[in-house]
Order: sequence, then C-alpha cells, then structure tokens
Amino acid sequence: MGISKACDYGILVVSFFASNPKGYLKSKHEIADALNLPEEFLSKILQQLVKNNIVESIRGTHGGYKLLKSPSDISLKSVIEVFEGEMHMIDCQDTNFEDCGRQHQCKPLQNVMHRVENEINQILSNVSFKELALKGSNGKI
Amino acid sequence: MGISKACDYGILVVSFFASNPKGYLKSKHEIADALNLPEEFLSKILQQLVKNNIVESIRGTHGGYKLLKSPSDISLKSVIEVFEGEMHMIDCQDTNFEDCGRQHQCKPLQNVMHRVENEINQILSNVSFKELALKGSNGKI
DNA sequence: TCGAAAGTGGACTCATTTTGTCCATTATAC
DNA sequence: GTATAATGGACAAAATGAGTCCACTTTCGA
Repeated sequence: MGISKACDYGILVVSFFASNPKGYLKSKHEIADALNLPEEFLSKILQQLVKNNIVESIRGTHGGYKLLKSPSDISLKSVIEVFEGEMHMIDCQDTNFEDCGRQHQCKPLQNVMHRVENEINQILSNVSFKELALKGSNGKI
Repeated sequence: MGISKACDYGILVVSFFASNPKGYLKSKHEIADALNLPEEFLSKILQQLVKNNIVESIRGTHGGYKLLKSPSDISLKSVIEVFEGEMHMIDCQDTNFEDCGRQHQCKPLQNVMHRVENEINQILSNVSFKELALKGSNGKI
C-alpha cells in the first residue's frame, strides 16, 4: 500500500502550485527545477493533470502550467485518482464469481472491503490542497 | 492504490480459517483446492503468515496449517502488513531532506500524509477477521 | 527403519508496470 | 521567422509481481 512515484510527484506539483498565489504560472522546466524532478517524466505527469482538469496548460513562449481550480477545491483523492485510478482494496470486483472459481466465498469479504474503501475515500476526499500547500514564502524555504 | 494478489490471497486464507472452528487444520494442498489458488504460490503466502505469527505450521504427515490466534484477535491491518509492509502514502520518509534535493519543501506535505496514514491504519485496525469470516456453513457455500 | 506425506526455502522465469528518456510536432509571442 | 514551450508517440531500462521448480527437512505410521 502506497502510491507510485508519478502520483507522489503529482501531489508535490499540485501542492507547489497551491502554495503560490492564484494564477501562478510556471513552465515545466521551472517546476522541474524547483522541485528537483526529472523534467521529461514531469512532462507526462503534467499532461495527466491537464487531461484531468486539475492543471491548465498554456503553450508557446511564456507558456507553462497553472492550477485550474482553487486549492481548496482540489481534494487529495482527486489527484491520487489521476495516477492510481479508483481505489480497489481487492482485485476481484466480480459480481459473478464463476470466473475465480471461488463461487460466492469472497462475497462477504467484498462487503467489508468495500466499506473500508468507502471510509478511506472519505478521508482522502476531506483533505484539500489548501491544507497540503507547502508552507514557507512562495513554497520556497 | 490497492493490494497485491499475494495480500489478497493471504486475506482470503486467513478468512477461510476464521470461518472454520478453532484449531481447524488444513494442508497447503487442501487450502489451494478449497480456495482455487495456485498451490506453490500459496506456499509462499502461508510461509509469510507463519513467519508473522498469524498461522502455525505443522510438518510431516497429517501436518498442515492452522490459525495461531482467535479470528477476533487478528486485524485486517496485521495481515495486510505481512504482505505490503507498513503503509506509507508517500515514498520520502527522510527526516533529512538533502537527499531528494527538495530541502524541507515536503515537510508539511509529510505531516498531512502521516495524519492520513494514521487514519487509514485506524480503520484497518478496527476490522478483525471475526468480521471477515466467510459466511455460510464451514466457509463453503 | 523406511517410505510417504507435508512444510521450507532458494533460485528461477516470465509478464507487466514503473520510471523514465528522446524527439519530432504543434502552438504562441515577439 | 525564430525562439520558447507544451504535446504525444516510441522506446528502453529497471523494478516488481506472480508464479514455478525442486532439492531439502520433518514427521508419521506401517
């Protein structure tokens, strides 16, 4: 249980924007520099954040990226799901259990697991990037 | 976010024992059969459960595995940690941030993340295998 | 005491995913 | 038009996950 590096970096990036004034625009290169991330990998991460309407991209000279929403409107859950997809404690999401050959044995297990998933999702929904903003002046120490 | 197959199977195995009478002893082969799991892979899973004092193994003819503790004394958290280790939302557990080159930027991020980790651990601790036992007679449908 | 049943553990394979990199293309400002 | 910057596809190396194989040890029972 844990998140991928991509997701980790993604959270860091959003948190970086969140700790700066509204509309703060930075190029991929500047972000990579500020956060010490591999630039080309960061590229992919930013693209995913753009696709998922968390970050906006501006092309051309003086282009870059900025937040599309207010930090308080971005939940930790929403950013994690960009990179990890929806949380599923257990693999088997079958409603028909013929496939796994376990018939209905895991049904009660699933019920509890789904309850746990919901509880965890609740926690992640309730953390916003207002809270996750890097403290310190302009996100720099 | 999710658990590995090994962990999934591990939970299933413990839940299988939990749904049977105290002292219920089954061989690897029988368990693999009952739960439709690859036998040699199950072997590794059982070994880890043994190492972590969740399951007891008995060697030799008429040997097998059985629970070491009462289902109500085995938490979901304890079994997940056998296979996934301690939950760490984020990779960086450094107290000195020189390594990642991000200085103290992720410090506040870490604080929130650790709070989230604790909350999730709380949830997983509060689910026991008494609750996770397969319903139905003797765990069979 | 020997053989069958059963757990142990190391080495190994194979596929998938993760973590990147490279670069040609497109868009924009000056 | 040229410099700057994002886009996206292809590629590659490394790590991880899932599972297998097998030689070994332990124990029971005939």
